[in-house]
Amino acid sequence: MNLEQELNPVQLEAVLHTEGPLLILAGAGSGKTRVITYRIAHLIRDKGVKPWNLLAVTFTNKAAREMQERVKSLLQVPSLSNLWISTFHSACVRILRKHIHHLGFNSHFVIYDTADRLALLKECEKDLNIDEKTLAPKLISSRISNAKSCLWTPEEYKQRATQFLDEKIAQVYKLYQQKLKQNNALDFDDLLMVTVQLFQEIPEVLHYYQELFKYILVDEYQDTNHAQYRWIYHLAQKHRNLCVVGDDDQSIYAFRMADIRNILDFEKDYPEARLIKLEQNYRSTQNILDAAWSVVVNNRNRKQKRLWTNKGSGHKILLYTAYNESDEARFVCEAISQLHQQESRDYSHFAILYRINAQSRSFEESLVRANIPYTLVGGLKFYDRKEIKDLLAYLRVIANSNDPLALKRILNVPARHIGEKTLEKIENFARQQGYFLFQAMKEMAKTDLLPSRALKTIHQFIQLIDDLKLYAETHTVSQVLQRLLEVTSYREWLKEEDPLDAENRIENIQELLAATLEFEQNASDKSLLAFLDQAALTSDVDTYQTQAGMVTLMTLHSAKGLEFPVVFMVGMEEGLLPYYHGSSNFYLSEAEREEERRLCYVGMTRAKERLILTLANSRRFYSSDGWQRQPSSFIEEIPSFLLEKVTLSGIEVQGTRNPEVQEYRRGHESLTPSYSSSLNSFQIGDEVRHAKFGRGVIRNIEGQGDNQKVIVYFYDFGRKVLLAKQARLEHV
DNA sequence: CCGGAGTTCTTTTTT
DNA sequence: AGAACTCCGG
Repeated sequence: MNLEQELNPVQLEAVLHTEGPLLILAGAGSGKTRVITYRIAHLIRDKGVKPWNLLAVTFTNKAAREMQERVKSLLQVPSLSNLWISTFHSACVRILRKHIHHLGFNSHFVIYDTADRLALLKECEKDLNIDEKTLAPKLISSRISNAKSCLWTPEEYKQRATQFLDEKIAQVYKLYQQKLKQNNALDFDDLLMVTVQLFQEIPEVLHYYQELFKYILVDEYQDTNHAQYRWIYHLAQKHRNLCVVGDDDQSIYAFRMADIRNILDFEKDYPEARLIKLEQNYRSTQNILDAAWSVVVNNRNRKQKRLWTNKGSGHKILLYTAYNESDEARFVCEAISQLHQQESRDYSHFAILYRINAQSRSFEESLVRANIPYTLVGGLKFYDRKEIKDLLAYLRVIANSNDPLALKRILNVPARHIGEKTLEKIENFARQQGYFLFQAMKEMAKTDLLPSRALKTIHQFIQLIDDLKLYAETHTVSQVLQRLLEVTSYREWLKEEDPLDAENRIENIQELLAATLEFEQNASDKSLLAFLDQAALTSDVDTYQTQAGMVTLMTLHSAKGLEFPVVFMVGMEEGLLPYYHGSSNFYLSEAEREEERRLCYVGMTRAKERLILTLANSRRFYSSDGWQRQPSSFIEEIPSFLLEKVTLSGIEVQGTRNPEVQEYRRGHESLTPSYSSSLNSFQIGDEVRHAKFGRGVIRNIEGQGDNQKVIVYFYDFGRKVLLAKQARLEHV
């Protein structure tokens, strides 16, 4: 590792500035991970910092894993014990398992995922006699999640209630928290919120970690929510060696309460902070960078910065206007085939990015027809699949038979004739006698309160669980899972249930078995509980890796952090990107519009060599007739000289073969100004002042000489087209 | 308790 | 159009 040689001057500065708060604004493709990993390695190797005095937090396990690997290889060590590189949530679990008893929780708590939360909320509504139709559990779920991200307790939520519904929600929230505690469970948001509570209420614990983490590093800082912000704030108070890395232009999770102000206001929170901008891009061509920038620059809430590269301008951005969605898909497939052949590109070079998952279907159909292999990211998640959830529920019950949600899930799976009625009786009995559910079953089995047939199966069920628990005491996770599959005949049951799906599901089970085996090999804590933690905190994105020989299909959101030589951004239509959600038809707040614009920016900056935008003139939604579509307003924000319209299928690769396309191009050549012809000392992106309209940004310059027009986005008046000669613009 | 027929609902989602 | 969920009769 040679810092001077392997880093550019700005990167080097970011690595060497180790003391005091530091904000690194790392543009897309600017070598962010490189800076982070070199920084950690530098601290350990050159500054003599002990690995355990470092904390690096990321949002995904994948990012954490990659970072860990790269630091290891930089330092040329086989392992880094006690170095905390982890996600927020894993770090919280680690802290909570050790100290949560201070807050009256049992340290063997389980982690509830979104589905568990929903199930529990339904229970709460039932208990409170609230109709699910008047107050959708999903709505409550998201409200509670948002509240927790803001660190609002049920009481605080109630105080802040503005609508009638909030009163009810506060009620449900309160009961929900009680039930979580009864079940000895924490949901995802609790992991953070409770850790912050722990820091605030138990000073010894806070001091311990403040002292431990002498250097703190946070990745993707633009995506932190308030709870995470406080979490970091507490930990960094002592040493103030806090380095945050992020890009405000890539903040696309506001709907999950990510607060872009965390990054925009960093310098206010830490007045002594140093700011470093990484603006050299190592991924894309200049044309791609310019186009992406010309879109995102229209956002008012952003830090000024502009990416550059020494790669050269590269291809223009292609724009294809399709007749309808199947034409769009057909075009994309054809373009992929052509580039595959003519540039001998592997299929893994291509990504098709869309705003919503529902868009994937037409592309899948066309790809199948064209015989092009693809992988689809997102949609059905591994740990969300029924069979996986069933088996994990078994494991959860084995680990902790007092987990009522898990217990209820498996009680009748495989079917053993214990239905709603029987369950209700047991639950009532449990409530009356103050038993946990499993206990209640055992006790009830001794009485004659149940019909004899139910009694028999319940006996068997209890026996089954007790046997498995005993077995688990002396066996590994994978062995327990194997055994569990045998004694329940789960696979056989699947085949009976749904012979068509069974094969697929059994494959998934094999995958789960593989996951347990891998876990046993790599984890330091090999307990069942640790495996369950890992399962709860692992997502699909973590396992995604570019599949050799396959085109990738995914949403713009999932594409963040990835790169592809050729990117198709499809459905570039007003309403789809920017997306108009159902409730706010045709109206987006400025903040929402800016987030959509950032999403567009993220998509564009995934492309290394070629960026192709497509849209359809007419599109069917669900089963409706075709809707007339307008091009996305973001396309308009791209200077026309960076765009090349393709109206006929086929992409020019090395001199086009299609004479019609050639003809078309010739006609347009003269209309396409080159970069240098934007004269008049004004450039796209310049901030200007106009006598009447005030301040704004030049978005585009069209035409030549007397006819030259300037398109300016004024902060207070919006988009205006002005004649360059008469506009009397001044630089700001 | 099960399975078929109706009903509703479609944003994005690192954990 | 389809999944996913609810509801009701056998």
